Amino acid sequence: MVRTSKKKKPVSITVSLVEDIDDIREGLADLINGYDEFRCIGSHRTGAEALREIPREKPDVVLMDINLPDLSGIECVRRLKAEYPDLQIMMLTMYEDSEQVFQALAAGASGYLVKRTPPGQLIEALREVHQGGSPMSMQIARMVVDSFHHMGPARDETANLTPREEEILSHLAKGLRYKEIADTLFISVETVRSHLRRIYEKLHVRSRTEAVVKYLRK
Amino acid sequence: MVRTSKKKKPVSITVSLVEDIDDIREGLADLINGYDEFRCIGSHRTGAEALREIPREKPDVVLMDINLPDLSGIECVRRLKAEYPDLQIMMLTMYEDSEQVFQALAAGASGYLVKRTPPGQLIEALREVHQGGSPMSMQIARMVVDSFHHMGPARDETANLTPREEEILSHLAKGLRYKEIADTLFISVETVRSHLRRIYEKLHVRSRTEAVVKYLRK
DNA sequence: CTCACAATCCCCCAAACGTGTGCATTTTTG
DNA sequence: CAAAAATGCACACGTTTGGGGGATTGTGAG
Repeated sequence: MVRTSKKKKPVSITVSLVEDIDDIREGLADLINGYDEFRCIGSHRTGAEALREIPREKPDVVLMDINLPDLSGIECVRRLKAEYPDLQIMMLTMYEDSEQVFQALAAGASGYLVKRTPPGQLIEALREVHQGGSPMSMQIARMVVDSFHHMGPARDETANLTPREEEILSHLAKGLRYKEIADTLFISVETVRSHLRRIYEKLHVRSRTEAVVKYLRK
Repeated sequence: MVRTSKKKKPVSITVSLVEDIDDIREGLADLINGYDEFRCIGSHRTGAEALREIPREKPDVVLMDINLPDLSGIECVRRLKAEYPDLQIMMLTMYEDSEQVFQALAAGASGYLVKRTPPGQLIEALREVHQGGSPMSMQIARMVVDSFHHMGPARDETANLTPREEEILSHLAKGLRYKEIADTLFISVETVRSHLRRIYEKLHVRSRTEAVVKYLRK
């Protein structure tokens, strides 16, 4: 919408809140409005209300709680993001359960703070998320980073495959049949089969499915 | 940051550097030693040297460049982490290429800063990584968070499967044959086949491999 | 120059798979 | 309750796959 910003506030960042506990919500609004740089233009206590009002408010940033009375904050993020992919949403929640964190990020949240974050850091995080960053509490960031580490330790048996064999395997993993692989690579079905035999040997598997599973797990 | 209380702990955080450019390395050492809280106990120009010396130094935190003359900083991280899983390593590099970021994190890095990070923030990041956080430059954090987002949108077609069908599919995804699935579930091969037929319909696939791929993608 | 190995191709055969058609029990659900 | 879905089973047919033999070329290490 047309935001006829006046001269005195040329660059204030607009924020909308979604939080069911009145005290917290009002505290946040006061905090945010205490900075010239920010303006709290929305305050919602339910997910449904947020879904209805936020499209009208078009805030720069949404501060979203996870535990809402109706739908979860995660679902709320998912729907808002589906409609407005450029909307920046920061989760602000009590818990740091790993499942919730990953689901919230997968739903499209751009930041994730725990509620005990000091006010100053929260403001700094709002600034950051608006600038294209992804502020996270220390523990959250570590969880996220660790998730990359932990998904590697299973030794990669596909490492011994030749480039050609990997190519064949990648097509196999797309569900193509021998004939189809042969056609896309301009080789004969027999060649595909020879490669597959060696691939199975190297991966210690005896069926295409087992091979694909190993391939997708790396 | 308000940690500058009177009862300052006598134990300082030890840091070791791995960086091939002399000026930068020395600048970093000076910066770090400028704080009572930190002590730079190692300074290495190559990955090989780092691999050899760091085990002796046993620093609290390693600051690692990616572009090294011999092996890459990523490989260096991988090997150090394999030997000393509790070692905290922070990447400090010029580039923010997504491939390098993800590979570094997968290798076990706990933080990732770009070199243009102001000195004060670098020191703060060292503090944070030592406290169990994962400091990242703004853009890096956003890339990492986005990687979760882009991973989810594919709607889950397996949702319409009945419990029994999911059970069958899960066994199929382990690479079991019809007969093996039939035996473990105490049903006939024909029943397995009729389930599979319905699963294929629901998932819009026409082979076990395609079905397994869809199954593993959720 | 051997020797190994990747990459290509061929044949045979039996087992496994995908699909069509049909039907009998439960269980779920409108 | 009656309809709909889920679960179980069977037979038939053609296709695909996995495993067993080979063979030929090009390339690169020793």
